[in-house]
This record gives sequence, C-alpha cells and structure tokens, in this order.
Amino acid sequence: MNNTISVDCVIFGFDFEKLNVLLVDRELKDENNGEELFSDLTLTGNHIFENESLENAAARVLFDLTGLENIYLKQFGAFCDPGRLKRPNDQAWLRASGRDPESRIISVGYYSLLATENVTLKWKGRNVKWYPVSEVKDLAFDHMVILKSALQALRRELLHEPIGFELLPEKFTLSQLQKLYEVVLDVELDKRNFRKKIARMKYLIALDEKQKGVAHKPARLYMFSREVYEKTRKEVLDFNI
Amino acid sequence: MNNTISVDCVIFGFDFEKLNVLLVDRELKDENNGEELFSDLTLTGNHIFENESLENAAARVLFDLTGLENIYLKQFGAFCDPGRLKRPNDQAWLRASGRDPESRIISVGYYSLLATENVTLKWKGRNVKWYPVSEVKDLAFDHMVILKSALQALRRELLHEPIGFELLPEKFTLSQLQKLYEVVLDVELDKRNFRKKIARMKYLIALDEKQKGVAHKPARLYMFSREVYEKTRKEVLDFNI
DNA sequence: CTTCTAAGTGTATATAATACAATAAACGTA
DNA sequence: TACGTTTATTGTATTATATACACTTAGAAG
Repeated sequence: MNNTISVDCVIFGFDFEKLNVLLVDRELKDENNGEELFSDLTLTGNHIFENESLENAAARVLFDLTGLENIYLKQFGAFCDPGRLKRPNDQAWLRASGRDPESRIISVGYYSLLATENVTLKWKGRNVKWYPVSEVKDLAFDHMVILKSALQALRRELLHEPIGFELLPEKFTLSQLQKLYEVVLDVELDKRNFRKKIARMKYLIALDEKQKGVAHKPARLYMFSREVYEKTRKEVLDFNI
Repeated sequence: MNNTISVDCVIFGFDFEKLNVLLVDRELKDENNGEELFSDLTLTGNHIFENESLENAAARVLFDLTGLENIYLKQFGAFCDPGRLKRPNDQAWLRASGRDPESRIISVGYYSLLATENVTLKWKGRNVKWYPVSEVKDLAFDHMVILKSALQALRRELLHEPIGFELLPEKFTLSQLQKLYEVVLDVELDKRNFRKKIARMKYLIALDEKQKGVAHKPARLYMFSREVYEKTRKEVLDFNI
C-alpha cells in the first residue's frame, strides 16, 4: 500500500469575465483501435514524494502543469473518498490504465490563483483546459466535492484577505477588481459603494497611468502593494459574531 | 511504509475562566530501574484505519480518550513535519518505544470543543490532563505548530459561526458566554455592547430559569437553539473586505 | 439590616452601509 | 468635426451598526 497521499490542486483563473478552473480531460483510447474508452474531467493532482512537504508537492504539481512558480497556494482541506475509484467510469479507467486501485487514500487540497491573461500554459502533452467554474457539473472521483470546498474556501478568504490581486495582472482597473469580487462571490455590487470601501485599503496604489486603446473613457490603473499591506495590516478582529 | 496517515485531535475545553487543551504526558520509564527516560506533552492522535474516513478516525480518537460521542469536530489542516521525530527527545522516545521512525508522514488536524464541566474523562490508563492553552510552551513533534493552527482556526470560526455554545454546558449565562469570547479571542468586551450584539441572534434562547446558589444577583440562563439557527441562518456574506 | 458581588439596563456619538444619477473621456463613424 | 456609444468617475442623504460610558437591582452572607 504505497503512495497513499496525494495533493490535488484547484487552479483558479480569472479572465475579467468569469472564474475558471483548470481541468484535465482524462480521455483514454484503446491502444488497438483508437476507440475512446471514455472521457471525463479531473483536477490536477499527484502523489507526494517521500520527504517532500505538502506545500512543495502542490507547487510541483502546479509547475509540472504550467511551468509557473511562486504562485499563490492555499491549503483548504484534506479529503478521503471512501467511494473513490468505485464509480463505473473510474473503474474502467483503472482497468485500462493498470493502476493500483488502492493507490490513493487521502488527498490534500490546495487552491491556487492566476490571472489567465498572464499564463501561457505548457501542457506537456496533457489535455488541459480552462473551464468556467459555474459550468462544471461532474468530475471524476470526489473531485466535485473538492472543487466545491475550494470555492467555498476561496470565497471566505477573499472576504477577509487581499488575495483578489492574485487573480489579476499586476496593473488593473477598479472595475476589473469589482468584477472579480462579483464573479467569485456571485453578488452584484454598487460601483460607488465599492469604491468607497476599497478607498480604505491603503495597499491599493493608484498609478499615474491609464488604460489604452479602449473605445471609452480609459480607466485609471492600480496595483497592489504587499509592503504597504504588511505594514498597515491590523490584526483583523471584527468580532462580528 | 505503512500507516503514513494519522489524525491529531486538539481537544479544547472551557471552564468559565480559561481555554484549556487536553494533552498527553508521554512519560516513559526504564523497564529495569523505573527511571524516567523523559517526559513531554503531545496532542492526542492515532493512525487511520483502512477504509475509515478522516472524520471517523478523529471521532474514534476522541472516543477512545474520553468516552464521548457526538462532539463538535472540525478539520483545520493537514500537516507534514519534515523534521518530525528528528528532535533528541523524540528520538529517545523512538528508541525506547521501538516504533518505526518513518511511521508517520502526514497528520490531519481536527479540533473539538467541550465544556470541561460536562466531562468526566476516562483516561484508559493514559496520562492525560487539561492544560491552559496560554501556558503551553513546548510540545513534542510539530504539535506546537498544530496547536497554534488549531487556535487560529477556532478564533476564525468563533467570529463567524455559533460554535461557542459547544464550549459551554447546555444552559449558561450571558456573562459566561461573554467570558468565552474574551478568553478565546483574547480581547476585552463591553458588557452592554456585547448584549446588544447577541440580542440579534435569534437562536439564543432566554430561559425562565436563573442561576442558583450564587452570592449575588443570579443571572438568567440561556440556551442555544440549533433549530432556530438553521432556520434563520442567512447566507453570511458581509463583504467586509 | 448592612455589605458584598455580579446582573442588568439606555443614551449619545461616531463610523459604516446603503440607495441612488449625472457628467466626463476616449473611440468610431457619419 | 459633430455625434453616438461606452465605460469611468464622483457625492449626498438616510439608515444601521459600533462604541463609550455608570447606575440600579437581586440574592447571599454576616
């Protein structure tokens, strides 16, 4: 019973319109006739090596898939699916792939945040694509449970920590930031009230720079200052029971 | 390489004065001369059985230790300590106990909440005691990291969900509830403002019953109604960035 | 009946949340 | 070059919540 622990990465990307998640189309074809045995979607995961930290394993999975390093990664839970690999589709895949059916017991979930704009993905031959989170209906194994848990954790985090910037390019407009909150939290926000609120975040730096090439009044660009954030961060203790 | 996954339970108890945690004094004596080889403190943990869910394993650890069931349990993280069992004290224990030094890689942390008043603990021969959280300075393995993480998770949770009641007996006074918040969050709260705030929680039910045997004006007793909570729970979405 | 102790309660002020609409800047096109 | 289209930007009035603060009351003990 080897390799009982894996990490699964829920890689979120924002494209200014919707929240996406990176999924692997795990299609498998018959070696003889090329017939597609089945096709389904999974999160990206991998086993952890001996003497490798969980965090490292997650970063490795992300790097292997995208070639990106120093990406925001947050652990959001450990999962064990008693019914894992028990579903017909998964069993078919097991038979076809020759994997050990008992090879995965526990998986530790990490979500990571990317601006899709920033990413030129190196797929290394795997069939990987962005899918709008709102349209993902079914995933292999218990990955749907894991995805929902990741989304819940992301929402929670977004409400209390300045992690939205991880989903945006370095320079962004306030409307883009607002849209990000609206999309992730699935709410509509008033433009003026939103700006009043974020005006209090000192770590949001207004640049002397504007959007270019847009067919309307160009928006001012802003950036996030981690330095200012670290300095002005007060111990968050709202006591809003 | 078997049994690579364990759960560790951080068992919090509240005694109306301070927050306590249940720790095992892992003292080990020489079989020949009865000399104490060392003594240190650990959280309570155990390996997970095959085909056992993480949640079940945590509940089992709690039950084995205390004889209690249906206790509030919350997963707060997965940990892997690369330096685990590398410290001199832990190595001494390893040699003395004859355990496999590689036997634990990952541990999944759960915290549980108890009113110490409610508990008559069945130690099953183990050397287990309540320790004030604020006085715990050093634990074996990476258990100090895990305890700090549990406390952080508990604080976060306490601010947003009605879990404080899990740390109180069924009937309690408002002053006890306030003290609980003060102790766990390490703040001082104004009595009147606190009561104004919790007056909004409909699931806090005032009973027609008072404290007895106290040498001052007796306080009214309250209880928590899970039913009312479930019904009146609005999707918490403060958008307090 | 006096003392001791913690329980219980209200008001004024400051801060934050919400609801709501007109003007400005860039581009494309007639 | 005037006009239409599109999104950016800004303020005020109202309501709700947060905070600061001190006296009276009920029971027990002596």
